[in-house]
This record gives sequence, structure tokens and C-alpha cells, in this order.
Amino acid sequence: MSLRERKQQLVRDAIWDVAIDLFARKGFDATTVDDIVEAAGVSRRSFFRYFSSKTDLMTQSGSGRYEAMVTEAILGSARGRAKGSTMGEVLRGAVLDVAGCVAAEPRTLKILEIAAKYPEARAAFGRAGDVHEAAAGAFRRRMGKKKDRVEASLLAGVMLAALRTVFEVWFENPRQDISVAVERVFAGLEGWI
Amino acid sequence: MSLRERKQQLVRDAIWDVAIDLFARKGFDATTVDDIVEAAGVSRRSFFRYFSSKTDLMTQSGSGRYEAMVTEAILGSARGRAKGSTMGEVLRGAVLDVAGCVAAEPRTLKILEIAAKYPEARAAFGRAGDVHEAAAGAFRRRMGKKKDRVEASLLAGVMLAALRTVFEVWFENPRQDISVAVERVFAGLEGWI
DNA sequence: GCTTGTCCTGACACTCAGTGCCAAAATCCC
DNA sequence: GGGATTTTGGCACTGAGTGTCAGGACAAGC
Repeated sequence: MSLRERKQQLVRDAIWDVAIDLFARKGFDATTVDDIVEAAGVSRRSFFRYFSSKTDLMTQSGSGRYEAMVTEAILGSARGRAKGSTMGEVLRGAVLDVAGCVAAEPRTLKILEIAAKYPEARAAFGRAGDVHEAAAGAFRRRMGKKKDRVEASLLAGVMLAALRTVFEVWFENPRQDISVAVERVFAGLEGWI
Repeated sequence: MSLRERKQQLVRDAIWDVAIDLFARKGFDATTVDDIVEAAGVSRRSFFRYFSSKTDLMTQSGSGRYEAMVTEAILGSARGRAKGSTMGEVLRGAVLDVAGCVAAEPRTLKILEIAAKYPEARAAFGRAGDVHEAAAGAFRRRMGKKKDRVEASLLAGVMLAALRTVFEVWFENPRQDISVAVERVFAGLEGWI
């Protein structure tokens, strides 16, 4: 690693640390890019060379890395998982891989704390969170008290996943009734539920 | 409905129609709010009274409506679904309700078309779409050609749902190993997969 | 029909995010 | 050390979104 690269990493880390600290203290929206660059001692223009946007500071390491991590985990080439595994096993292994990678980064916890504290910061991860929250709450109410929060959250996630897939299927042929797409998706869920 | 309310609805519809038309022709980013208000014949300030942001035009009807729709569908009070239904039945019914509601609005198709055509417009729905896309592609590759796209998309959705739930569980007690959270979530998935 | 209070609209000015451009400084390679 | 290349800072610009305020349109009462 050359001097230049180490220096860049240093600057990048310095910006990130300062920014996360400010977010935690003042909130995401209340912290301006000017606040960050002043505290970090870099120019405004340089900030945008290291991070493509303010939300990049929250979504960690810019665009594409999470996608790559997920893809890698599913394909699991590094682990040499048996070709004959069932999809359930693949799914479980992939979740474990990604969760492990994310949890291994100490920054993850700080980001989760900020996201828990400030709603605006949660928006950095997209509006999907709000819908998921609402659906999970509804499932919880529907189930009564006997079942726990985890299952409600999972059901909500599966529902949103099913909906997304339904729209995908339906959009290929929007003239047909959408219930046909629902049928097809639930045929795919067959055996899971 | 008073004259005032009808007038507001008229303005709102006019803005939306003009905006969607511009998005479809020029793209989401390339269309400025100034373009929209000029074409619609309202002031810039009034635009932001009707829509809280430019992306609101894509996510349809502002914040909260989709959440409400999902919640309503799960609780299913309007349908009077039997209390004793299994969660699988509830899930299916809720998906059908939401999909039906969405498909019934003619605007939905236009929005889907724009989202399909312009990547920037997809970003209005949050970054989650990109991750889902990547994961579904990975599952497709992993499964080989024998299974179809629908199942890959579903698997991707379930995986993201599981991950989100894992982080939720883990965040309550971040000192413990994240694999414990994964265990717990997959215990909830037990019987589904 | 006219007044009065309420709501809506347009206009202006402002903050902040993000980008293009160019000159100066730092780094790397020889 | 000297020259090519990369990085940086400064400046100006566009575009989104917000606060404020005066003026106009609406509903209700007389």
C-alpha cells in the first residue's frame, strides 16, 4: 500500500469519524456538509471526492459494496459450499455470511445507533423501512400476544418480498389481472408456508 | 366535496399528470421542478404545498398511504377474514388486497414504466431495489437454468427480510455474536423452508 | 351585496446538497 | 532534482426544499 493510498484512507477515515460523531450528537439533517468538512479539516470539494453524497456516510462505503457482499455470499464460491445444497441451506448460509461481515465492522454499530435515534437518518436506507415497520406492527397485532416480534418482522419482510415480485411479474403483462401474478408468486412460495 | 377541495384535487392531478408526462419523455433527473410548475401553470412554491418532494410524485400520494394500505390489508378488518386463519392465509390475502388496490389505480402502470426506463427514477423507491436485483441475479445463477425468475426474486426478498430482522434482533444486544440472532430468525422461519 | 375571518397562492430570498472547472500543491517515477 | 500525474482547494453554478409575507379567493353572517 503506497503512501498515497494510506493517506487517502486516513482522510477518508477522518471524515467518516468526524461525521458520525456529529450525526450522533446533532442528528443527520442538522449536520451540514460544511460542519463536517470544517471539523475534518478538508475542503468541501474534497469531501465529495471521498463520499459521493452525505447519505453515503450512512450506507457505508458507498454504492455497490453491499450488493457485492450479498452476491458473493449467495454464490458462496469462497466457502466452497456443496453444489447439491438446497435453496434453504444456501439462503441460511448467505444470511450468516452477510450478517457476519457486517457485524465484523465496528462502524456498523455506530450507524445502527444513529439510525435508531434519528428518523431522518433511517431514510438514508430508503423508505422501505417505514413500510416494513408498519407491516410488522400489523402482523403483531393480528397474531395477538402469543407470538413474538421476530416472526412478525419476518412475515412483513416476506410479504413485501412477495409484493415486489408480484409487481415484477405483473409488469411483464399488465393487461392480465394482477391476481394471476399473485397466483404465480404463491406457487413459488408453495412448500414454504 | 366543497368547491375548494375539488379545486385542490384538480391542481394536484394537473401537476401529477404534467410531471409524469415529463418524466416519461425526459427522465426523472432531467426534469426540474421548474419545468413541471411552468408546464402545470402553478408557482414553484405551490408545487411543494401539494407534493412534499419531487420523489413524492413517484412514490404516489405522498408519505403514509402505502403504509396504511399494507396495514389495513393485513388486519383485513374490511374483509372480515376468519380470526382462525393461518398466517399463511393472512399473508396471501394481504398480498392480494394490496396488489389489487395498486393495480386498480391507472397511475401505477405509468409509474412502473418510468421506473423501468430510468434508473434514477427507481432510486425514488430506495436503494433496496438495487440490492434485491443483485441478490435475485445471484440466486438465478446459483440455481442454474432449471428454475424460474420468480423463485429467485422471492428467495432474494426473503433473504433481505431475514437480514433486516437479524439486524433488528442483534441490535438489541450487540455484544452477543450475530450468529445467535441468525439462529433465532431461522427458528422463526422453521417450517417455511 | 358587503364585511370578516380563514385559507390558498405567488413572489422573494434563503440554506444546503451536489457538480464542473481550473489553478496550485503534493506525490510518484526516473 | 525534474517532469508527469494525481490530488486538492477555491469558486461559481444548478437544483431541491423552506420560511415569510402580502394579496387574493373562498365560506359564513348580517
